Amino acid sequence: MNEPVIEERFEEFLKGENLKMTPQRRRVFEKAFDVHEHFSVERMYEWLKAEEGPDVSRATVYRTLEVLERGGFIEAVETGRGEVVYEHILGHEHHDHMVCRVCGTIAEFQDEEIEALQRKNAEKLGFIMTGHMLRLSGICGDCAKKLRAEGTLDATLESL
Amino acid sequence: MNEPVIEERFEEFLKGENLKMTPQRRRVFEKAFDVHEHFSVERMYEWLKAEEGPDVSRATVYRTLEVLERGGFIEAVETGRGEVVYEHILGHEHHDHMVCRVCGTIAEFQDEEIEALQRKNAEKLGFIMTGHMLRLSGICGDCAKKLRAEGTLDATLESL
DNA sequence: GTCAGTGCAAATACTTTGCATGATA
DNA sequence: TATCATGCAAAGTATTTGCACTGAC
Repeated sequence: MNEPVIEERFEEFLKGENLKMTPQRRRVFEKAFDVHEHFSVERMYEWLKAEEGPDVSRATVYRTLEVLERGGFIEAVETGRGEVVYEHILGHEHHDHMVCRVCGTIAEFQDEEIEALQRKNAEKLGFIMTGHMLRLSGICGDCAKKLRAEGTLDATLESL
Repeated sequence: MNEPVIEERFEEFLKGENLKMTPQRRRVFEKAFDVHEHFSVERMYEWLKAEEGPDVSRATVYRTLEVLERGGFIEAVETGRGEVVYEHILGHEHHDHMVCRVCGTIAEFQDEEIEALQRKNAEKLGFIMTGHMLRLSGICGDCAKKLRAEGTLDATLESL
């Protein structure tokens, strides 16, 4: 799915909600789909401030990300390090996350078997599942390699 | 495991960290193991204020819960509704959570198969897993029953 | 007696909100 | 033109911190 098509969906969504398309909303939207990393409110604000274009205040970034989330265009991911980051959704399969406690990198993975087991567990308790979040935390491959080379892997594991 | 034994462990832990046992720490600790529900910082503070005993300030509640978490006596659980609650650990098997989006109740479940699959996925990416968190969200059995009786289950699901 | 802990109030960080102004459909 | 959106600054909310005093060991 390419971006213009996604942007049309955004415009349709806004129309359906009686909201207006503004330069600010467009900038936030486009940035969210241009980047291929997870971003925080602050990072989005910094990006937009640094680039050319109509000003977007922090308040508007908050407000727009809320709209995008409600519309199912982006999703909030809690990193477990006390911050929330967002990722765009359309064109992405559902996935879960692994957060590196050393460098903060977020890797993604999918496992249909796990999903199925989640549904099974919910059913067993009469729980109607509308969503889930699975996050592994630890040390990513790159950091593990570096730390091993330095001989500090075990010490780092201790300190976490 | 009964409480006196756990409390001894807490005292040993404090000693090992060069920390002191104080009436405030004792009150927070005991309350955390007396209750069998998840609690927020604020709730713990309110409980202690309402009951007899040496005053415990909010700052001390924050500080003590941090110590308890570091010592592995309690664990923080993000509810996904923008709050963090704690649960005591010792004497409890590891488990995951289902959070009801209607009443906020947190149910627990365990599934060794899911755990194994998590480890497998981490290994596959060279990720050293030190922890994980799995949270299902949706509507708990009780709420589902009530809503069905009222005929508002579908509407509620829509609105989530 | 020494060092750590406590309460308090101030500070911080993050997010939301009221309101006057400006822009979109 | 009727809403809705924006920016700004103020207000919340949640948590942390500096400091003088108190208490545990």
